[in-house]
Amino acid sequence: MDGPAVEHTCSDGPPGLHGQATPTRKNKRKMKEPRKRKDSVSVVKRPCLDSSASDSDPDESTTESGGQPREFPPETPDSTPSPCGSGGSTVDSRYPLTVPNVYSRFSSTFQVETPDSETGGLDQSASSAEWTMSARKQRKNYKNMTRERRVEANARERTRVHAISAAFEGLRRAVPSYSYNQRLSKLAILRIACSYILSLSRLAQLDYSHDQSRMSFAECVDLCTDTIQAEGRAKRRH
DNA sequence: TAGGCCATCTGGTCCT
DNA sequence: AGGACCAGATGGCCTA
Repeated sequence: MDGPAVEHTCSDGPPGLHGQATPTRKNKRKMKEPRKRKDSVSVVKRPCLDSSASDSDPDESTTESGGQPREFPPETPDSTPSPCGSGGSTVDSRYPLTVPNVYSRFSSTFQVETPDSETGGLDQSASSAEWTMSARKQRKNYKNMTRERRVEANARERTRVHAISAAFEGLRRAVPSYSYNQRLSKLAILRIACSYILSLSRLAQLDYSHDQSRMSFAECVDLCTDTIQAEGRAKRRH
């Protein structure tokens, strides 16, 4: 992050959040089926390219209704190491870390999912971007990796990303906000943390922030407050 | 309904 | 060789 100069231009999506300026995507929501409320879906078995992991019916995987913080399906029995502080870091319900019900998409639309078929049913008449995506996911050839190793790598990657999310949650709890339940995006967390650290450094009369060295403590506090307000407005729930 | 945000999958690259 | 890290692509969820 380049300096705590908190720009309150939250409207612009983080240009590099995914590494590049997001190309103009067409309508992301296909609206093929009514949106499911979040409280009706929680623990969802992932598509998980391997047939062994998707042995059960995906429909029966949507359980545990209610606002309980969902736990991740046990991709590996010993996974979910819950690193980072935040004590055990059961993921807060405000930060769903949602496991999107991708499986339902596959099962409903394509429902083949035969891992053996190289081009398995690619000639289906879906002919949509979804189908292209499905066909891509049905590829058996993961470059030089076996499917088993690919699945394992996916699990590790999920664990890694979960650790990052848990760290963000720990950081969110460490920075000031309007309320404990205030919804903050990761970008907002970073912005508030920057301004908060700047304020604390001013308070401690530490001068390791270069670019804003002329700001007084009061100005830093104002900046911090403004950042919280801006992010709170952007991410207000309800 | 568009846009923001997120999780997931995937392949490439780097590191041990 | 295998794991960690990273970025791109994609679709789901949610809000204005």
